[in-house]
Amino acid sequence: MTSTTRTRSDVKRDAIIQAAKQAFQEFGVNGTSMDKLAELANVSKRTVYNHFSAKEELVMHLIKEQWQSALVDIGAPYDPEILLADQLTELIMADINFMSADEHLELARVAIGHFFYEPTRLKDEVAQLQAQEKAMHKWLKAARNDNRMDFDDIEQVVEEMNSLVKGQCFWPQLFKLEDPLTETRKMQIAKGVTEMMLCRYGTNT
Amino acid sequence: MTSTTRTRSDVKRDAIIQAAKQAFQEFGVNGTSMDKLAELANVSKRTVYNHFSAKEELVMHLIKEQWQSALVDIGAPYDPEILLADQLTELIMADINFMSADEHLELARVAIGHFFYEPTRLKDEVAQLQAQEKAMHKWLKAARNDNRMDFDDIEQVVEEMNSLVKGQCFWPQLFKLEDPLTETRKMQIAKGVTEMMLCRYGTNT
DNA sequence: TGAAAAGTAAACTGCGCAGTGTAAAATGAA
DNA sequence: TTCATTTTACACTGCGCAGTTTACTTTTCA
Repeated sequence: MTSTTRTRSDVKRDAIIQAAKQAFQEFGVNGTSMDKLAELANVSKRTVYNHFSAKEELVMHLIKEQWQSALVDIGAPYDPEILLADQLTELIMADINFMSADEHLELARVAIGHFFYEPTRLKDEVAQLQAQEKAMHKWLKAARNDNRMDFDDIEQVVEEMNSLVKGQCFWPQLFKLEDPLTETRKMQIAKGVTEMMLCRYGTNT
Repeated sequence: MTSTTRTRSDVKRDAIIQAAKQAFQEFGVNGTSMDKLAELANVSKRTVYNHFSAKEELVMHLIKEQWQSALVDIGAPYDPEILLADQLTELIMADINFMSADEHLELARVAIGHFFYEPTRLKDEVAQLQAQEKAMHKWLKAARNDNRMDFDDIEQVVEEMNSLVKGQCFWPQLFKLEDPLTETRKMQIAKGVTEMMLCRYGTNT
C-alpha cells in the first residue's frame, strides 16, 4: 500500500494500464480494439488517447516500463560454507519464481505476441531478460574457482540449465498448456535440475 | 520428382498453398491479406476462394494436412549390441533434425502464431506433436529393462531431455533469435544432451 | 467560487480487409 | 470445333477499427 494514487488523472491512467495488460495478454494487441479497451478500463476512449497518443505507445509502455519494473535482483552470491546443492537449488528456485510469476508471464505474452513476426525487435526484448542470467553466471564461476564444479564452456552450462528450467516452467506456462505451478512442483523441478547439473558438472569433493 | 502435377487446377492450388505457407510464417495470418496472398501466388483472388472457401480453411489446411505430412517416423529401436551413448546420440539427432527442419519450423510458426491466444486449440496441435516423443519413450524403457539406465519417473526423463533439445534447437529457431543450426552444431548439442542424460541416469555397466 | 484541467458520449473519417458477383477469357477434353 | 470447367479482372458490400472532432460535464485547486 504505497498510498492512494493522488489525482483522478493518475487513477484513470492506472485503470488503462491494468486493463491493457489484462486484455493484451488475453486477446492479443490486435484482438483488443481501443473501444473495447476503454470499456474494460471504465474510461472514455478519448481519455485513453489523452494518456497515450497511439495504441502502439501504450503497448510499448507496457513492454518497456512495466516489464522493466518487474525485473528482480536474483539470488545470493556463492558461499563456500553452504552445501552446494542447497545453494544451487535456491538459485534455481529464484529463477523459477521469477519466470513463472504472473506479472512476468503476462508481459511476456504481450511482448512475444506483439513481436512474433518481428524477430529483430523480439531479440531486443529478450536480450534484456538475459541480464537475469548473469547471477547464475557469476555463481557458476565462483563454484568452479572453488573446485566444486568442473566444466569448460560456462555458456553451455548456463544454456543447458536455462533450457531445463524454461522447458518446464516457462514455455508451458506462456502458452497456457499446463496449469500454474504449485510451490511443491516448483521445488520438485528445482531439485531435479540441481541434481542433473551437479551430477554432470559437480566434483565430488 | 514425384511427377508433374496434372491439371492446371492442381498447379494453382499448390501455388496458393506454397505462397500461404511462406507468407503466413513471415507476416503472420493477420498480416497477410487475401489480396496480397493471391498476388504472391500469381493467382486471382477469386481462384483462392474457389479452392478454399475462407481464409481460416486455408490456415487449417496448412496446419492439419501439411504439418501432418511433415511428420517423420523417428529413430531405430533399442539395440543392446550398440554402445548406449551412440544410440542415444543418434536418437537425439533425429529429434533435432526433425524439430529444426525448415518445414517444421515454418508450420510451427504459423500454428503457434495463429493460436497464440487460443490455448485450447494450441494444446490440440501440440498434443499431436508429442506423439513424436513416443519413440524416445520406448527406447528409454528398453534401456532401463536392459539395466543400462536407471530412473523412477520416465515422464520426467523425457521432459528433461525434451527441454534440453527444444531449448537449444527449437525455441531460438522458432523466434529467429539465432542463426540456423549447422550440422556440426547439431551434433555438438546431441552429444551434450547425451552426456548429460547418461551421466544422470546411466548405470556404469 | 470560478477558471483551468481532465473526462465523457457519440458521431464521424478513412482505411484495410474478408468475401461476393459478374462477365469475359483461357484451357482442356471429346 | 465445341462445350464445360476454371481462371481472371475488377467492381462492390459490409465490417471493424484507429484515431479525431465536438459539445458538454465533472473535478481540482488557487
